[in-house]
Amino acid sequence: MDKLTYYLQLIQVIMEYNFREIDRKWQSFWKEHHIYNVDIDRHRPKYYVLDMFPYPSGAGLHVGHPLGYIASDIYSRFKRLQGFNVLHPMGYDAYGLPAEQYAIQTGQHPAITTEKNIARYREQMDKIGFSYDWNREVRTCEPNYYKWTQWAFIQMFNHYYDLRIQKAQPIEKLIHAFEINGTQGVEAACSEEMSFTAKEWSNKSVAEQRDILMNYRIAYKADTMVNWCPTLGTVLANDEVSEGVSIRGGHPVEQRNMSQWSLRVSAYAQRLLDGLAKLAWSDSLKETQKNWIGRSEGAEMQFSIANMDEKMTIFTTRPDTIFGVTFMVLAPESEWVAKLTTDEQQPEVTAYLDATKKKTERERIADKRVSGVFSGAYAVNPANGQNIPIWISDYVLAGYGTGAIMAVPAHDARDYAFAKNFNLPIIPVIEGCDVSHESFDAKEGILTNSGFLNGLNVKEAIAKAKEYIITNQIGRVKINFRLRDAIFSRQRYWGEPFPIYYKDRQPYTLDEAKLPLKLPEVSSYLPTEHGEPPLGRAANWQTEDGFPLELNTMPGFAGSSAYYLRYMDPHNDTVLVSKEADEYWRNVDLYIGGTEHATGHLIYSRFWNKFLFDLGIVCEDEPFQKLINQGMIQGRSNFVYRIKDSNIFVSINLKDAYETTPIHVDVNIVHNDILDIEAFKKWNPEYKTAEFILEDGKYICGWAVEKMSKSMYNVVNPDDIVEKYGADTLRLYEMFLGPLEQSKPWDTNGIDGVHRFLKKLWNLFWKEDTMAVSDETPTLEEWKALHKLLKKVKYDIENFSFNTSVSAFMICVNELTTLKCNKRAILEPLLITLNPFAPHISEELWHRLGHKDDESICNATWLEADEKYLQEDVVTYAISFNGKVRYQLSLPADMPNDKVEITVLESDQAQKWLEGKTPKKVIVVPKKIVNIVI
RNA sequence: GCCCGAAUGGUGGAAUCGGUAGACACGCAGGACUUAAAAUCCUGUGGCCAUUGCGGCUGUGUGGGUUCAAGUCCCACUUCGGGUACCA
Repeated sequence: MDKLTYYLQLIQVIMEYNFREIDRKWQSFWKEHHIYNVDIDRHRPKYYVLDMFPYPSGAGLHVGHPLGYIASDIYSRFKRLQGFNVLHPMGYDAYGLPAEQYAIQTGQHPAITTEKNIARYREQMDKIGFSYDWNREVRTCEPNYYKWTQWAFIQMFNHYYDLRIQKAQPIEKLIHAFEINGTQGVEAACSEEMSFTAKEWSNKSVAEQRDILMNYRIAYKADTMVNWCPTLGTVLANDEVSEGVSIRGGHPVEQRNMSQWSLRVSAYAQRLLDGLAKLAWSDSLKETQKNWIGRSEGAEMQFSIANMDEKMTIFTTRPDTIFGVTFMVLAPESEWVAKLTTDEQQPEVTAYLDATKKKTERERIADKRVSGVFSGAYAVNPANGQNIPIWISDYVLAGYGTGAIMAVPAHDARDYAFAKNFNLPIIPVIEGCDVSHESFDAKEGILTNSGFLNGLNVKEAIAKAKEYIITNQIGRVKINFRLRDAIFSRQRYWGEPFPIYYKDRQPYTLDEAKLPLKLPEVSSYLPTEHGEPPLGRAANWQTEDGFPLELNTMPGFAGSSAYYLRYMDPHNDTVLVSKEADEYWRNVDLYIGGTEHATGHLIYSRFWNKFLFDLGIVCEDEPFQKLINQGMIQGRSNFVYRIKDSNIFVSINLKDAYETTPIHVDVNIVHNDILDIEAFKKWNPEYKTAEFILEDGKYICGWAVEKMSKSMYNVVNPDDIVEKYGADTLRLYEMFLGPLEQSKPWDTNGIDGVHRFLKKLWNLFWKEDTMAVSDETPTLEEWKALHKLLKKVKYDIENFSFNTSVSAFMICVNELTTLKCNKRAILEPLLITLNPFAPHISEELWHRLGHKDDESICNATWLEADEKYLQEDVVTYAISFNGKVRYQLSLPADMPNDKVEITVLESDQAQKWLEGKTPKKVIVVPKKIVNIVI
């Protein structure tokens, strides 16, 4: 290489956009200068932007994870430039099943794996240039964090929910009420309705009283039907189960009656529902939560049992159909089954119960066949005094309503199928409906065969029936919720220990001063020989006084329910969050995360927050004001086509001539669907000797959209993208891919366009080999290009339309390139506007413009668009005839409509299209279009 | 079954209040530069017809409707995606 060439190449390096150097330089600058650390500042308005913190899995981040983080980072930086004091923290949801399962397999302590994974996540995130305040990091598995999870649990144990004032109250208030009036006048959320006098209460033993209180505590332990997963060896909450299998791992789940800790989330059902109204969440997410909460208005009705004193209570939303009731159905688990079954029916009932018990939840769902058994007993219809048989069937759920229903086969599809199967009578009570082939389920029509309800429409009949129920004291109006209490125990190791010990078999909470109760070491992460959870292996797992501690641990959602509060005041050792921090930061203004948490975390967090709100710990009733669900990033797989029984691969457009098998190929050795043949040969020894049939000298791969997974070889690592193109290209490209909320496949094709844009931007600042930025006054065209951008980008950021703002930047830079603009007055505002999207290159160029060494563009001021540059003197009208655009016409922007009409009609072109006819009508839309109707 | 969302070139997508469909990119084709490649730059690029010029027709999943004007609003349907489910 001669000297000249060497010199030229050196210059090339200096003036070229060297993203690796720039990324490295500014990432360490931001860190050293604590640019992203925030504190309470009463002189500036706050803004809280939160990402759903990740579970640090062993696989590391793939290119889909940062999508939401980049969006929230852009928004944070934008708000910051606008003068807000922005809280933008990050942490780790560190307790979880995978680390524990890995521990079981390898003996490696989950803490070690977790620590390692966190380090990897952090390294990956750092490379993308996020503006997180890492001083505020939280990890749910750290004692100084889970201390407050345990603390909150103690508060829930020591409170009950008063339904009259719709608020959590100290349990002492309830005890006081019991002492004075018994249950008289008490309206509290509970597992089971109770009734006793003050005298009866005071005659009870301490243990009995504590048992009763357990019925009211917000965190309570009780025998309940739970989702038991034998494979995972633990119980699961409803949101952790879907279609009868566990969400994690897809293992079968069965129903079991077990004594478990639960949180009385159901007490807050109405408030959780009402609270949705004032939240800026998507309609679909609100809808999902509404369905999950599942409010249904109806009535509880008591049915007498023939030859028995007790009355059985059922829940129905259709009390109007009472005259159509022809039988009753009990859930197999109902306590009434044992009470009602006659001796004669006993063998049949027992057989049915056994068969039902054996089936897993999944089998029960899959099995659509109608099954059931007659109990031998009869109930009395309170409306007409008729005796009706009581059946037992698993289509009635023990956990909803009262576990018993009145069956109206004419107007309920399930009752109908049951009645047909067992030949039970079907009595229609709506005029004119045909129930010979199917039930009539619609809530409309006029009542018939229904005594005092005859002639009323369904709506009126429901009201009248409820009235009847109340006046005749055969029941009450009742609102039922689908939302269940959250099962809070897990028979696992890697979770928060409960701050609970047992004395005389009664659970007691630890003294708050003893928190945190640290997770002990265990010899193995498996259950004990006696079937106890892994904590049963911990040595000395007891209080100082020798009382045994709880062996269960808390579920995954425990630690994630209040983490947003802890970020406000992460190092506080005396309270969860100080009054000062809470009253300043209040709640999350913008929350970005996946839609998979709609019925889990987002319900639990809202519940947890409302509870703390009742206690006066937090000042906002709802934790997340605005919420954006970023779409899922799917994988885009590539295929090569191997000719059968050979090691020859044929390019996609030639493959039809052969019999081929598609084989997944690693997307990282494919660029723009063209296979890197050398890399392919090295990729797998099997392909070392592979031969290829090419088209135009290239091997073109097929592709398909699939889930991003290792087995499909379509996982793209953000590190690789950053290494190849730089962090700013990754950030811009992820946004450019499409609308934030839409699911889309990751396709690296196209990333070059974004990278080219950054190079073009870079080149605006250079002439030959030197920085060349002038201080001249910009031309009107240059001003216009800039202010168009300022307006567009602000609008787009506020509407989370980041893909269109990236294209606005491209348009602006293209225009400035055409104009050969190198004016500081244009380029500097451009950099500030671009900063939220591409913080590295904007910081670099901003400094090259001469800003002080210790300053950062992150602290610059956002520029507002000035309309005076956007005014147009001349606008182009589209001239259309009968709705078809024929040509354009430039006219002064301020020309009044009538003048426009005259000018257009007088023009030669218009005469041509009019063909001598007189227009019937002319519509002028100012500054846009003229439509001439002939 | 019920609820929600979506469907636009070869590809990702744009069209903010019913007003010029296809912005911005990718890809592709042609060209410039180069020994060559890469990089870069220029031109073209929904389809069909015509290209000797102007151009013309058609086009946003399907069918209908409202309107001077519909990707956008209404009705019916198809397909795909997501949520949820014996919830009485």
